[in-house]
Amino acid sequence: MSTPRCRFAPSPTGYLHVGSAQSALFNWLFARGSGGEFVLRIEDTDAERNRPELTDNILDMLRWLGIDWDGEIVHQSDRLDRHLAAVEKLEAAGAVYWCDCTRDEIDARNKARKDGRTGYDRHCRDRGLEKAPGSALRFRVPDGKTSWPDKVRGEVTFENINVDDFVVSRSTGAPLFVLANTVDDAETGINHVIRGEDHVNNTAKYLLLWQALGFGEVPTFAHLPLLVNEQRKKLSKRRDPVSVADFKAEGYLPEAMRNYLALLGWGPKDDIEIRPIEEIVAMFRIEDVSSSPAFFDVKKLLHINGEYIRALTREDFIARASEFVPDTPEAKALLEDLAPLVQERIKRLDEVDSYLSFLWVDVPELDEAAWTKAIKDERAHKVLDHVQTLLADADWTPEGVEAAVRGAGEAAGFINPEGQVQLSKAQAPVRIAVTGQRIGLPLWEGITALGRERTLARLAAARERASA
RNA sequence: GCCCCCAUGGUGUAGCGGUUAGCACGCGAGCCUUUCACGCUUGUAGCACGGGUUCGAUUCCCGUUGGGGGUACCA
Repeated sequence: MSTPRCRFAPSPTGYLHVGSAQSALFNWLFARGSGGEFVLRIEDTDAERNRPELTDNILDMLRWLGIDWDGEIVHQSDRLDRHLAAVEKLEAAGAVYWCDCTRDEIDARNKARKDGRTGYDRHCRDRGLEKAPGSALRFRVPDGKTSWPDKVRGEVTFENINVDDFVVSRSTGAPLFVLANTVDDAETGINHVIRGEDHVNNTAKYLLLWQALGFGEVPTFAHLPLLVNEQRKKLSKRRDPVSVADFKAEGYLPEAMRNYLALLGWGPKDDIEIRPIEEIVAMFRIEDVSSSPAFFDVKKLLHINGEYIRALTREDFIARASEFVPDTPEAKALLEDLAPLVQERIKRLDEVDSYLSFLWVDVPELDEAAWTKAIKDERAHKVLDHVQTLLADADWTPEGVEAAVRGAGEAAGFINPEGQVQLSKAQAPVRIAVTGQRIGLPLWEGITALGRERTLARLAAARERASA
């Protein structure tokens, strides 16, 4: 058999979303794992809906995910002459006929028949119409049935009587999706069509067209399961947060996203889910892909992302995280200084800011509820008093800060029955006073990084607020 | 309505006639601990239902139910 050759054929009518990304990924995995080729074709024949900048987005996101393609990108609009030639060929062969029915007329006839059928009723099939303004060209679906051995769904069969005489070319002369899609695949040597389940119906038409155009050996098909939302509906750009660019902006790592996407509808036999893409390429088999829809679970994506973040080298983490902190020397320096402490805590790069921002803003955002709760205890006031004194001339190191907080806690009476300082309780008011938050980085390191002057100022301000 | 497809815990999957039905996320408990997170231990929960086939069905077949996709002179 010839070299496997598959393609990802997005239409630039929206930003790349995770469903398309998965489709691209599975094509890519298949190609890379089989020594085949993976090509890109931009299906931009719908001039009214296409926006060039969306093509850029699609390409950018594929690159971001590490999905590379072979050869030149095909723009479907450049191939109009080929599509037109195919249409002529169909006409010459008598495989198509002119139809001047309007949608309203078709609907009216269907409704009048009362048999529940809604497709095209073949009204013009034998009228022998000539080309005329307003007429479209329909494919004359032959008798019989059309079937193919789908790599993921097994044998799929359509009785041709259930396949509408679909429009091949609009009244404007512009060819339609199935025609362009089929012709392009045939003429660019695509022999593996791996696409979403939403295309199974098109495949019957594709095959009929392929045959009518005499393209020879048909491609192998694999229809991937759709990605669905919690309502079990196909992911929609309109109602679901699915833009790959958005995930990137939220600080998801491309490796994590791509690993997670590979796990939807497919799973490694050895139960090891998080692994290098090279291993996934080696293990992936298109026939192992599940045929039932998969829920896109952000919670699991988040977990995987956290794993990938923690696995980053310190340098790599700093490099990636720096895009999520203010572009100032101070912020960059602080990130570099505290990177390991942040890295083990976050699951998305954009969380970096919430851990470090108290270090570079003048007044950190205050968690009112946590504050109120913390200062309910009289001893908290004392801690704030003592810690200021102790911190004033403490060693400005994490150890020195810890000693100060410990001492303040002891002096304030945060002592357990065994006589031990209750550090957990003693640090709470200090943490909120300094960072504004109940949770965050290890305090000693955080305070050390903040500096003595600012720490004392915040402590004093908090003490004042506590008495007010 | 019609056509096509799907069905293992809440979620994603492993299983491909005989298993204590595995793993992961989530959720619960505990440990660790200066908060949080990580990590570790542990608990929770599943083969949709009904018929067959078979010595034996989660696994094969049929039906039911449930779910999804398609049904454009969009792609």
